[in-house]
Amino acid sequence: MEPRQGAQAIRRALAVLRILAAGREDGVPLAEVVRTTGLTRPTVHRIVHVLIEEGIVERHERTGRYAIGNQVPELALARPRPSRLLIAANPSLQRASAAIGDTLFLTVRTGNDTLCVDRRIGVYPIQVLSIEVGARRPLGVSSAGVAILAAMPAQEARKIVAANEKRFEAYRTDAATVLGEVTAARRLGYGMREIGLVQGTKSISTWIKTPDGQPAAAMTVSAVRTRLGPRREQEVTEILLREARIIEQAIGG
Amino acid sequence: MEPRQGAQAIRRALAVLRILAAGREDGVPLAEVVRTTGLTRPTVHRIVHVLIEEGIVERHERTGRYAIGNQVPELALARPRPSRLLIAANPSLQRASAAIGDTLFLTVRTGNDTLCVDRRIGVYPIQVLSIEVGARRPLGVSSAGVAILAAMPAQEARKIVAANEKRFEAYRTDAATVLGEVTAARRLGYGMREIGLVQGTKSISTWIKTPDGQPAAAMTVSAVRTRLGPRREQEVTEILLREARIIEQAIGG
DNA sequence: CGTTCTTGTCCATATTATGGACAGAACCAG
DNA sequence: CTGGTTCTGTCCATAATATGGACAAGAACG
Repeated sequence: MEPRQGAQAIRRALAVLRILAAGREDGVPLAEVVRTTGLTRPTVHRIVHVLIEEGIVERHERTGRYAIGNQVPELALARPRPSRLLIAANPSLQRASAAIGDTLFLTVRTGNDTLCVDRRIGVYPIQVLSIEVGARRPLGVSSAGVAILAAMPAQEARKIVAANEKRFEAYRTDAATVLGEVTAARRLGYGMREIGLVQGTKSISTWIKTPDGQPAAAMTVSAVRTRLGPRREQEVTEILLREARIIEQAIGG
Repeated sequence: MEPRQGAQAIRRALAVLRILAAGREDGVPLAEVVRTTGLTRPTVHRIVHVLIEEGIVERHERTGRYAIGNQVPELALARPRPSRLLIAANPSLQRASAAIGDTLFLTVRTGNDTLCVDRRIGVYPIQVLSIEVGARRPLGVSSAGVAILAAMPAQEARKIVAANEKRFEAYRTDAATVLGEVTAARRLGYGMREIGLVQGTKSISTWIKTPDGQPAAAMTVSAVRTRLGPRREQEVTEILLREARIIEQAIGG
């Protein structure tokens, strides 16, 4: 059922776009797109330059890097803005942020990536702000990604991790490590990373499932490690788990 | 220089996406995509279904219509949100809206379409709200489109009108009529439509050019026709023209 | 219950995208 | 300066890919 054919070029163009999206405003050099997609350079070059002509991709004058162009948000305007999930999660994020005081993230799965779609800054004076709305990472490198992988069938998780293998090295991890973390998260009931993507930070993530049991998102707290000792870890986790269940209800209704 | 080749399929897929974008949330039936793109049905069918598998397009359960999928806004998050233009135009829209009291629109050109990117509701109790942020129309069918066409070289405008010809009939107009309006707008210095897209409304649009002389956007007032008599038309136009020049300055700096 | 609209599928064909090979540009170290 | 290493860009014969004519079946309509 899955593999409808006759559009290799279109699929490839989309794979390229997703890599470019991970580069945000700064963009990505052509060579990196070649490496991570596994396509040949002439192919990537051709695709990228056609997309530039079409306004879907832009090239930075200075750096020569390629990035998502402004026609993409223009196409996005066709959809009603705040998604169902964002609306459903809003009160929970508000409450949890007030109760916890550290930075809160809402992260969704999109294909083989995690995508940060909301962020709430807490009241505590030291906040982990490195991850911004729009940040996109291979599923598995952040605690949110680990949580989302943990919430899906083991076989599917393994498939995704295998597909992302090439991209892991840029984050100094590998498939085996990620799978270990996923197993641990499954046992704990939530995702956790003692060493966050930023030095000296720690993150805790709970997953949010759709009514049909698929993980739809993760809710994450990130803080400097010293602020998340065992005692507080449990407190925070309880809040996150409670709010995650509430969001699931809100999606279901 | 323009026509880089070796990616017909990708260009076609994008043409399809732009038509779907015009359908907003409701989407567009396959047959209409076939008609307006001029592609054959098997080709459109294949493209659309591959895009569905990729999450770029969605199909409405009830109606069977095709619409932009939620991966598009996800890709769009890669870009910094409010565009340069939106920031530059904000104070002008604020001022003009307060001074005029009728609904104000900011519309950009994207390819052969106009796209409404901002809307300000005025204080007057009767407001024309039919056009929403995200609304996309063939260049030429709205007063904003006429204004933008009027602000570009005549030859380029003719080219665009010719390209959109097939889509005009859905809006009960045609190439000749549009070209006439464009010529009139060029003489007047602003775009105007006695008969707006909505019955009984009238619209006035001024263009906004980038430093290199290309029209970047249009600022439009829409109101019930009786509120825009000759006297008030002049008042409103003066405000719009003044603010358009201010926005041009803001973009240039 | 024909007529006309729609969407979906098949598959032989030739048009199209592919990628190996070549080349230039920028940068760095010795 | 030069040899090495990165990067980006281009060519074109070839094979694989996307194409669209033809067929089919389901809705909507009168």
